Amino acid sequence: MKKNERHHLLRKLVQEDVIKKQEDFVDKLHERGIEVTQATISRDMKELQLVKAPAQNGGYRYNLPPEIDYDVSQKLSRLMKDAFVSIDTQREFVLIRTLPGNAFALAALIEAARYKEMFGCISGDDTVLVISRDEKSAQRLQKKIISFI
Amino acid sequence: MKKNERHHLLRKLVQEDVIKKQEDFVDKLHERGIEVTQATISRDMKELQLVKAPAQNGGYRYNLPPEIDYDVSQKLSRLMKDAFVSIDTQREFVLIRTLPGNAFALAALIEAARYKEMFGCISGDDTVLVISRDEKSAQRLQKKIISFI
DNA sequence: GGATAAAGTGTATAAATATACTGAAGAATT
DNA sequence: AATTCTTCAGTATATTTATACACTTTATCC
Repeated sequence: MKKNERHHLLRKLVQEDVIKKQEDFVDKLHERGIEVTQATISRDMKELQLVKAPAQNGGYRYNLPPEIDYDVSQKLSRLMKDAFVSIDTQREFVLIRTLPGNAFALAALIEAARYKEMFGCISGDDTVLVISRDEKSAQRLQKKIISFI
Repeated sequence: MKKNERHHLLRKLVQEDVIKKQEDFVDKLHERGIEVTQATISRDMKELQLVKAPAQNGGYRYNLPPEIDYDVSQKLSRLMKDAFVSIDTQREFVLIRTLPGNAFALAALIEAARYKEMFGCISGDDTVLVISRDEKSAQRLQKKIISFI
């Protein structure tokens, strides 16, 4: 079992089962004949950005990344690496320039990412304008977007 | 300092500062002359449902609840307790019945909650119809919604 | 008010998680 | 092919987080 396969399985398991702690993952994998240690799971959690969240019912449960979907994240990363030109903020606005023709796709992904800082998002051919909730949010957004490159 | 005030402050801090571990909270509060121990913070994290999430840059950071805003959650809980009548799923649909006149408010809150399982949501006077992404999601949604009662 | 219950917190510690260190296995380089 | 580099994962352990227990404070009831 390759690491990548395991990652996919973990993402599947975390959605289907209630995983309260990393050892639960170890056990679930063990049931499937896959041997890993808690240490490996801890590293997997980090890479997949899974979080142990307090649940409504008082317990804990591992969850998918809070804010941004893994797939969206992957796509954003790819597109940013491919088509990103520049980024800047002014007041509550974040302006992203891309290679011609890529802004619309980028805007769609940014929408899909559902950043809590974001208020709205419009795009032209090579420009995405993100309107955030305030100045601080704009800066935070800029950082987040840059981090994909 | 009352627990509730502290909770508000924690929610503020977690948005403004990078909090990597619970001790960071203890320190931040200490700076403001508020004395608490890590144990209390752990309990606060649980009640506020804050999560320690792996960050893009490789570190960790405490975050607000992943999927659902604290206020929204509170309101949903209140409204569900007040106005909920019944819930059922069929295929990828979840149908919620409420006391007359409450469905619109409930739908608005469900929208605000931005469940990842949800595709869309419409409402009448006493009925909310949630369209989810697939059958499994519908069941998961049902559970989540019931859990507010 | 006094009694009783409920909520909140610290201390100490158990439980869970992250990581330094190490070695194995494969890929890349010469 | 030998050497070096990189990735991966286990072991052992450090770090972090959760909680049992005890005590204090606050609310509730009579």
